[in-house]
Amino acid sequence: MVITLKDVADQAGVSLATASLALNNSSKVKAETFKRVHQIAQKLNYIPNARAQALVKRATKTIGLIIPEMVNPFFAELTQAIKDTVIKEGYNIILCCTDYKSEEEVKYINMFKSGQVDGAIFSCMGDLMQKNDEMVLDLAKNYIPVVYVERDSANHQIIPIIKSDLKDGAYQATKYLIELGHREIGFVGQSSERMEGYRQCITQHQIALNQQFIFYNYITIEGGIAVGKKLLKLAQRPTALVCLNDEMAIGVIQALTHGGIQVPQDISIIGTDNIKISNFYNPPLTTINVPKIKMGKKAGNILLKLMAGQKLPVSEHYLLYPTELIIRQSTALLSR
Amino acid sequence: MVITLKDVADQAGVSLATASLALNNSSKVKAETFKRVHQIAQKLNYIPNARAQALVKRATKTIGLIIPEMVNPFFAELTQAIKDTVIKEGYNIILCCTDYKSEEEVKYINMFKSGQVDGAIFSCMGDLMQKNDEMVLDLAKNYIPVVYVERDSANHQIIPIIKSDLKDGAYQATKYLIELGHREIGFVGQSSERMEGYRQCITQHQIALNQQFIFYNYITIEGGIAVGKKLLKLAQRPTALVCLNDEMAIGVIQALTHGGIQVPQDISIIGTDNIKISNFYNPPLTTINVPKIKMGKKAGNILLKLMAGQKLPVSEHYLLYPTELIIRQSTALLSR
DNA sequence: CATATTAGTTAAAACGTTTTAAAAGGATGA
DNA sequence: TCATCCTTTTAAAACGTTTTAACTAATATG
Repeated sequence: MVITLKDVADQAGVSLATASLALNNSSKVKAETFKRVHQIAQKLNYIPNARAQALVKRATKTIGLIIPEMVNPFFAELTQAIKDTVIKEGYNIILCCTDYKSEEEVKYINMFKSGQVDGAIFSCMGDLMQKNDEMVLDLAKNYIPVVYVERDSANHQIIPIIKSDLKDGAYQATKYLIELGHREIGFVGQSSERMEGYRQCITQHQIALNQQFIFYNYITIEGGIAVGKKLLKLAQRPTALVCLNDEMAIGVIQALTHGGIQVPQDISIIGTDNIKISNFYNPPLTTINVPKIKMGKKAGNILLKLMAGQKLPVSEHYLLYPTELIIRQSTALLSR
Repeated sequence: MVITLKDVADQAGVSLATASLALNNSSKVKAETFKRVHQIAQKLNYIPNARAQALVKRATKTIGLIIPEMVNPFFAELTQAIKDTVIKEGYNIILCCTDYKSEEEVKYINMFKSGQVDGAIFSCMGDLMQKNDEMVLDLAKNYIPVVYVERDSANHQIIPIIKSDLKDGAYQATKYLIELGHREIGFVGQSSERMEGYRQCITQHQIALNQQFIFYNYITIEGGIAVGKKLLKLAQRPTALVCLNDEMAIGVIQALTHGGIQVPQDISIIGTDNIKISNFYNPPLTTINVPKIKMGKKAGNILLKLMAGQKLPVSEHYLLYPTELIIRQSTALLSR
């Protein structure tokens, strides 16, 4: 049923080799033969078998993309940017979603080792630590090129890194709140670079760090809601909050609004990531932009280079992208 | 560098065949040999070459998923559900995002024909018509099993369909607004099943269909914003709107709120899809739920069946999932 | 004891390409 | 006529598995 190269060769009255050469536009083939083979191929609707090509070429024209979740718009936007870049060179993407489980990641790493993909990009949620680092290093050393996005590796020569300056982002966010007059500023999220930036800014501005004002929870809308509900019960609330990401910020706002506390009149809230919806939320979210598109494109391009066998200049071993405060309407001057 | 089966066989002192049989847990191999081969394989860190396996087994353990966009949470949730289902049988997903371009879809169809995937799921935006239907039919007839999600095909025996009852959804939404006392009800979106449901409900309730109250635009937040801005300028506004999806609804609300019109006090708004954020928006969106997870799981399971060579019972050729009105706070009784 | 059966192993074919090295054919020049 | 050099074609090897069919040796059967 499915047409193979042999069918084309037979009908064109040439050998497999000639047929292959012709279809791969070799200049060695006589013009007449070339034409005949192409016509027959067209007529028979011949499509080369990708599995056979993959075996002999030792490449699948496919890359693996590891992300922790699918429904998170941050990763959706990142994925889109990566795809837009690699598709230009004919690469497709195998989407590998770990759901934050490191054992899932291990499975994918082994799949990569089996030769199903020609390269891989590993991303993760900001600065959550990852335990499979040595395995990925082995992957990158002995199997395929690997690029990290928003994830730390031990060895930048072997695994180049694309990162955004999340610490500085949180610093800027906190600083902005201080400039607005706030002194009781809390942090919502988990231990991370971002929390560190918040901490640094607070202490550098001679404000006492209040452990009560650090609210740990899941990095999801639901986590934000939980924090919001907790805030409602608090006797003494912070007047402003820096959130680990926009989802948490949205959750917090949602819960507070529901409880009769107004944003930004009663409390200022800043998110991080600048996901699309943040601009269209009510109120539109003040947030820290992370240049997802740029980073995704860069990651794609670097991986393409590596897969093409090129060596990376040292300047591209570690790329830190600046983050930027986007002022919208979830923050306001402290009203006393 | 990379270990092949031959290395394992050599070190174990057996033939390729025996090594292969042992590693594939054949009962034909003597227990002692079995153990030896496995030990050597373990020691050498042998991982079978997926490209070679794909060639000989005529299968890649990969499926293709065609969606029009990545950043849309509807498709993200659908993708997640499909992935959760097929991963259980060891299948990976090649993500094929067409960005609503039919020529991109053609490229992916050809890629599928080349044998890079063992099956495919085609989804699309509700009821937007698609022109590549005959090509997909050819794909399904002569190459690999195909399943449609929220997309119409000519031939359900060959391409089974998973759909939700969007027409009824829009009907319910409109009916609910009528029950709330609204008579000037508009529709935001594009010609579609959903618009049809809206139309039917309006006329069945003896309300005159007002063409002025149908607002065409892109099915995105931006499209919704454009409609919202247009509404602001209108002398006579509808008192309620049915939107083609939640994104449009959010856009409309955002623009209206910005213009000083309150939802739901001044105007009631209903979305469609029940994407995650709709529950956490301000105000939480009244919407029509589409059972994305169920549909994704079903699509995955049906594709698995087809790939396993099973025949589908006629009852599964066309599956229509009910939609359901979710009442939240973007709708209210008509206030005069 | 000859024969049939079974268990275990393996050589070889197959999957469908690409690529290499050799061959064939034709033209050129001496 | 023969050697030389292109141009064009092709047989065969390679990619790394799985699978088939054949083979061997050991065991059971009559």
